[in-house]
Amino acid sequence: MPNASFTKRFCRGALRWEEERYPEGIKWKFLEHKGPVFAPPYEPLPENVKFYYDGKVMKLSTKAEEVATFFAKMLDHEYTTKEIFRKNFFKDWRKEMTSEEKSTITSLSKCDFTHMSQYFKAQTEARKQMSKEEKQKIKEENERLLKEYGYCVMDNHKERIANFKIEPPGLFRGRGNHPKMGMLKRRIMPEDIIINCSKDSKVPPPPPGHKWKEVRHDNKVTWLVSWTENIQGSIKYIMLNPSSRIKGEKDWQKYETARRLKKCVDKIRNQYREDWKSKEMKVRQRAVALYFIDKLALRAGNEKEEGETADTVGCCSLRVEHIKLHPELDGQEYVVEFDFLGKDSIRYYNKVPVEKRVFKNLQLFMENKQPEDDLFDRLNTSILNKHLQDLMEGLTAKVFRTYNASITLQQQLKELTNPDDNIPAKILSYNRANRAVAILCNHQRAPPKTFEKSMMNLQSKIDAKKEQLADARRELKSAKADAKVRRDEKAVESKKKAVQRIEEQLMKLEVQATDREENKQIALSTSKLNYLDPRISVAWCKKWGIPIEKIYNKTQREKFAWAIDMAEEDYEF
DNA sequence: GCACTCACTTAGAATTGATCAG
DNA sequence: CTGATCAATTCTAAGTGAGTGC
Repeated sequence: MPNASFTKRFCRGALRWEEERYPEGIKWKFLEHKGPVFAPPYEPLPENVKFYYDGKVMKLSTKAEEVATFFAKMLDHEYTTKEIFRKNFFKDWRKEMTSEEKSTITSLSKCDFTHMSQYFKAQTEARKQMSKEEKQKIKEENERLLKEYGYCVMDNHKERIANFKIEPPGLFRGRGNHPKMGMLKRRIMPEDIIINCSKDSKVPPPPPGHKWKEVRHDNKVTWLVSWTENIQGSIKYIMLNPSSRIKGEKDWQKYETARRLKKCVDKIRNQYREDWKSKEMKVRQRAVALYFIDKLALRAGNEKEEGETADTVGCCSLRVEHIKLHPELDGQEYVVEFDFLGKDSIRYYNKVPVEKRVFKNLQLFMENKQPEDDLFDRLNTSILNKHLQDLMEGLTAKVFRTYNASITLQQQLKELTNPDDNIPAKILSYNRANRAVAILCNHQRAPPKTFEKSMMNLQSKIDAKKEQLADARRELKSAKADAKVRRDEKAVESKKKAVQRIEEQLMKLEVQATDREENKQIALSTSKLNYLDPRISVAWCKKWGIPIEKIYNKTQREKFAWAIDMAEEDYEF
């Protein structure tokens, strides 16, 4: 545990501690690291692995071959059948070809990557079949790499780095309907890399024969390494692990801001309800948008450059086509039906009864507009956040998500925890509370491919256990009967215990089945990691005598070390 | 106001590793 | 011991929001 002392100081010092040590935006005083680990160089295919064009064997130049292997490795994926993907890939691939290749290879549909694909599958298989010793050797090599490059020194602490390996080249896979899917993500070279470290540290040397793009000493940022990526032109960073002081402190601050919102949220809610009546259109739009952000935990919804990314929206960027108004629906009045793609192209679908004023305002906002027009045409995230800043220092749209997620967990835990339950049942309650939050935040996942099968397996286990229980009960009965005749109480006791044990096992399985079924399309981890004040969970564990390991795995315990140290059983969010 | 850059958090999928039943 | 299964970890895309300069 490289960080034990941080946690202690961090807890006692609270915010003051940070301010004392780091005036205005200074993030560290000393930073030393070994630089990034680059992707392994391309290894050309063995001679016997062939690429075919138009039915004929064709030997590709190394550069063209490398890009071809990226496609071959994805051949089984649905991606490679999509027109945009193929078009983007082919265009970028041709840029890597020699002029002869370019003149020969003119159509992707005439390219046959199946042999290459088979080769890679065989490679994967071979890796699985490797002997223990070979696997051990790879493991040791990885550990060596981690030991050498996976840590840095920030101020007086050795800290784990999150992503010290540079992203290898490959084909870009956006989420959803991304216009750039299939484009070539180029190989990052030392000449692309900016190193950030302190002046008095040992600057990491670039690989032999290479130079860094730049070495800078900027202690107002937290990153160690950066480079510009070629698909969107955005900057990528190497930063510290969530267990680090700098990340933990920020995380803690985030929840403290959300707790400050708790204190003034009633006032803010009254305010926006008043604003629904404002004479100013901008104010009304702002107030309705804020209502959605608060009630439905929608994201802010920054503008995006059209055609550069998938068409997704958040609250401020909702368009008329994303909502339907139902004056009455299924016996409820003033229902708004939301249907849009949010972050990561995850669909948000919800039918929500709203207050009459909200409904009337929405009708007004939609008047004389086309489906593709902005719903809140007088509003954007910057206007909204400026307003929020006036309501509370440090308040932004995303704080509502954090606040509502955490307060929901706390309420749900109070409501769902049954003091008489055993530990597995209590954990089911915890997961249900967590699930309520995940549903609120719309954290979905694709149902696991093997979901049905795994449910069936579990069910047959339950059936077997039930039979076992019936048997055990029969045995107990006959033991009781025997005992009457022969006064053998010992046998009865042991049978009783057996029945109890099996009952417990059965109940555990049934709880597991319920949990899994309810979790089919819901991802708990995102809310657990990013939205739920960990002190709520720590306090709950302490209160009910649940070992923290049942709630947080090792990585999560490292990330939340500050909270585990800090929170007592009576902690209130 | 607006376009653009930068730094940082949040996100689901893919891959890897640990565990368990047969 | 071995393969199936599930949990953990890794990966990197996709958001938020502040700041800058016109």
